[in-house]
Amino acid sequence: MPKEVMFDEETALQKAKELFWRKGYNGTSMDELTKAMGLSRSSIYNTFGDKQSLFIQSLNHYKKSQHDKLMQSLVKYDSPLKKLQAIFRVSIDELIKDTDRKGCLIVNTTTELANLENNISVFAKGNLEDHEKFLQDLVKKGQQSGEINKSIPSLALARHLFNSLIGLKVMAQTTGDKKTLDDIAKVSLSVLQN
Amino acid sequence: MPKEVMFDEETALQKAKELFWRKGYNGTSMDELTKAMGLSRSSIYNTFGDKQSLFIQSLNHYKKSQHDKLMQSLVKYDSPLKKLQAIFRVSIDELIKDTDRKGCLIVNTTTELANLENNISVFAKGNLEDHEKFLQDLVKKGQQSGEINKSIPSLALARHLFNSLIGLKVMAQTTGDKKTLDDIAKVSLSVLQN
DNA sequence: GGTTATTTGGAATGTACGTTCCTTATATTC
DNA sequence: GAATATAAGGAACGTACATTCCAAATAACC
Repeated sequence: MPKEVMFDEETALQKAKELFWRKGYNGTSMDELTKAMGLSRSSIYNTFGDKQSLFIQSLNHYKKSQHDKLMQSLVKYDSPLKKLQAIFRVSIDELIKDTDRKGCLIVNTTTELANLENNISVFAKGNLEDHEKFLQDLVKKGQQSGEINKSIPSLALARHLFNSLIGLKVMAQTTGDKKTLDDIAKVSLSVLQN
Repeated sequence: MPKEVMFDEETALQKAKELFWRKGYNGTSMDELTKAMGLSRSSIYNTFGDKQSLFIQSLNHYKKSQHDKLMQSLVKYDSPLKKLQAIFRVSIDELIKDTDRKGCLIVNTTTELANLENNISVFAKGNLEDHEKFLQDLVKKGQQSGEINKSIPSLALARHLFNSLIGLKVMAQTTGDKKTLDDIAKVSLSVLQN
């Protein structure tokens, strides 16, 4: 029986994700990746494929872990409006807590590569659709229960909220001032009020 | 008397700006820059300095030309609220018209480099402060004349609007759908209504 | 112990990178 | 025409890049 793989794939991928998140795709070298992941070039190419393949896997890992973390933090809220408010609060807390000030890997990747790489553009669009749908479902429920303003279509509200979240993720790389981000969240969410 | 420079510095810088805008700082090579600018390496190094120096000059050129273009397009509006609405409309028109789907050079640079390069972070923060002040002045005037909602502080409204504009510049690299961006603008601006 | 198969370390490969250097071209002055 | 000064073309330099290759280490089977 052959020698077993001597590392944890999940941990290695997480290390790669964090490096790409800090430095971007073009700003990260394979040399840096070997150091961050604690693996040799052969192990990386064997397990993850080439640099772009590893990057795509890192993006998918990021999307899933952010999604899982968000869902986990929304469990305690039963009201759609409270869930939407929590989404902003949790996002801001995470952005502010991040000493690297690296924002969001998907937003960073969109601005770096979406206009150049079709597969990144497709990924970003898929991500947008997923979020729009998720936010729209919450808005609809809130409108049905009467706690969210019905005068604006749910899709428009969802798009606005998603757009605000994206803006926050860029703003967080410009200013570490929580008050600024909280102001933005408060005003953005105010459109939901009756 | 020595031989004169045989190219237009302004035109060359504009070419460099457009390439950095499409491909980012790390994604752009000096070789590509020589081709895009139509200059030799010596001419570029002589006139603009090294790659990072050229990039900073491109950023400044971009900031100034976008600012001038925006001011020009606001001249015809006398009302603060109409100016704010025009800012969104003009921004979206320009984003949608751009077949390269490259968004905004300052936003792209913020997400690529702001957490890694202090001078970029400083530039982004200065840009944020300039925009906040400009938008806040318009909001204040609108609140004074009664056409903008007074129940929300002007700074909070300004931050929200700036944040929305940033989000739009990222969204525009994800989707070419003008309706989506228009929805966002409409809802974002709705917080200004009395 | 030998064979086979796989993982891993890190050198090798060929190309790309940013920056400097060298040569040629050109303009002005003497 | 010669001397001087500068601009420009593009090669050279030293390093960096992504990817492949080779040797050593290790485990299981015979």
